[in-house]
Amino acid sequence: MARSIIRLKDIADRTGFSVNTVSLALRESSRIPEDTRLVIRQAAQAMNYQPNHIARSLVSRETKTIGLVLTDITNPILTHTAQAIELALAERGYSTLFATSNNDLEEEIKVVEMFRSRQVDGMLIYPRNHRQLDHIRRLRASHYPVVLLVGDPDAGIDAVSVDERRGAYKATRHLIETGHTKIGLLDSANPLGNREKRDGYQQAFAEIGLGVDPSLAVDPQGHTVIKGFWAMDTLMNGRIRPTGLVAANDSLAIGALRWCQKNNLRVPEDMAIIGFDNIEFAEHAATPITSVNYPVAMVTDLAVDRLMRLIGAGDDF
Amino acid sequence: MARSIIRLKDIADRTGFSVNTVSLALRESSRIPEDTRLVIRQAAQAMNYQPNHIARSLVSRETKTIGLVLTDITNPILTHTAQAIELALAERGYSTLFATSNNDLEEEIKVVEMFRSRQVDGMLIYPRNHRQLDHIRRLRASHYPVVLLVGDPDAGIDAVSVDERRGAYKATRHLIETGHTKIGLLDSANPLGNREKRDGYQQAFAEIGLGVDPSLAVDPQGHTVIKGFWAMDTLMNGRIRPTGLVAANDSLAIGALRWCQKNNLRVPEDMAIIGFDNIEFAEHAATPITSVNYPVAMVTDLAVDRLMRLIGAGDDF
DNA sequence: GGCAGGAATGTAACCGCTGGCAACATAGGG
DNA sequence: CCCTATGTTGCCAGCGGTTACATTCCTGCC
Repeated sequence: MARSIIRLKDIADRTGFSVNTVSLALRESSRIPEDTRLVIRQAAQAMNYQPNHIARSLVSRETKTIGLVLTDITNPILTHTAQAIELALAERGYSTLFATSNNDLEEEIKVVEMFRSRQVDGMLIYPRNHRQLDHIRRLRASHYPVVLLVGDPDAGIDAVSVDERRGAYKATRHLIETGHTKIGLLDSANPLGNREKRDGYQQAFAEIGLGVDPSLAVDPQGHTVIKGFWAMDTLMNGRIRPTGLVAANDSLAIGALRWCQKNNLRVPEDMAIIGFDNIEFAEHAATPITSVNYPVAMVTDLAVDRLMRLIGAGDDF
Repeated sequence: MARSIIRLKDIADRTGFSVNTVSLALRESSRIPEDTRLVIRQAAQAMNYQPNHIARSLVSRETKTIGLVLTDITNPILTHTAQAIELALAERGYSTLFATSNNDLEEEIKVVEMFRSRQVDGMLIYPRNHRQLDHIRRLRASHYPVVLLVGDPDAGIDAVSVDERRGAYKATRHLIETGHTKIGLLDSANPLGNREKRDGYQQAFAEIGLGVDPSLAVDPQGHTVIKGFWAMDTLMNGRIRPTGLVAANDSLAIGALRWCQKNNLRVPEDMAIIGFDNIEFAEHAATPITSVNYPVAMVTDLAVDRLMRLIGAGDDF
């Protein structure tokens, strides 16, 4: 029996119809009478026929495939996002082609090109950098359906995003309101990178007429627990010793928490920590960490919907 | 300036050469002299040409795409695996088409069919169930390159896997050697499912001439922290109160740890916990949890290598 | 009985690219 | 000056499927 891939031609030969008739029958065209359709359908089933998606794509000019670009999937929140997106797309009959940019702009560009070469019908991108979107903007300009999973609404690209600035603002504000004035910030400070959280943090201080001491912001150079631990170490050995902390994500927050435990600081009495994303591990950490929620389901649904709309609109948008 | 996808024909028209010449030139064929190649390459660049991977696949009969099937990506260890695989495949020029089975056999079958329809060159599968592999075996029988990411080596399918039975055995053995005799087990007990860990657990007891009390094994019905918490609750309110615990993964272990903290049990003095997979969050939990390591890098490298070998071998294996 | 009309099916072209082979040109040897 | 060798390039078919159009064959009506 072997594999020897079954084509329409094979079914045609076996049933005595032409390739065309078989093609139409299998797609339930009303041009083919029910009897014929049945015969053909049965033959197809018996031969375990699987339509060649590649060939179909070539003529239909759509691959029913979406490219998903993430920076790095080890961040639990991106993980959830990836899964939710895959699910949402599958429900709509799309497959997910997946690639990581490894937080490298060159790679991100390469990946996007590769997706284009593979004729994906659209892309969902979690960009490495909120400030270097030219290559994506170029795509968008040539009417390629692209939706960013983060980013300012004013980047000139469709984006569905959590308002990170506002989240950071509210977190900081909360700490200020509970009496803290010296509040540390753990955030990857790539000057060209994500400034949203930092902006929100500063805004909260500005509002009460205070500036921000730069020594209170430490760049953990990553977003793992261990990076958080050492960033906290740096922060606490700095010029000013904070009593509160805003961490850009929960992994960092857990690392900071761990540092506190090791150094006999009580949380939240001696050190109030707020994380981002509200992942399960943070919620159930030794001391539950307050966290700014990242509404995965909402973000992904919005993003997928938006993308579908762009694809549906064709070239006229 | 519009998308209006550029084809070889467009470059041919612009340079005055034929489609064929352009095709050869862009693939650096030695049949085309350097001068011509240069002209064509420049034109292609200027027009921002991207080869149509779909069309190429149709004739070359390979898509340079691998299908990756996971049950559920929220398990951190699968996450790491997914990323490592994507990376390893990308290095070898392959793209990753990704889908989750949601732990449902029907869906797993559907996903596999879909991948076949999309002509993926091979598949990497983390099966829902170690005992229902017939559909995969069928694929394999028709010479389709497939490698499982877990499973007994004797399943009749290529598999690269951690020896889970041995891991569980060693974990249990370790607890026994440190004086524990009442050891709980938190593992999803689907009778048709993964029995490896349970087998290892039982083996360790059998070796010292002891049976296993069934009330010591609790099915958490999932693998999240919260499930672990409640399973621990059930276990500790059972007939026998254990002093040690083997949890099938680290999320469950963290949940159990959390239960101990809430109920004023010291870890590891009052309750020794061993998890599986050695994820970062466990390592940095309130009390670091001992964990059986899951060598992601090794597993993925082996799996990808194996798959590449199968693909390379063509039909004659 | 001849012809219109519609149902059932077949034919041909094409999607963008690749591979085999033919064709043309130029140059070198006889 | 012709013929072959070599180097360059073009033509055609085909991958598996879809689409527009053509054909066949029956039925029914005047």
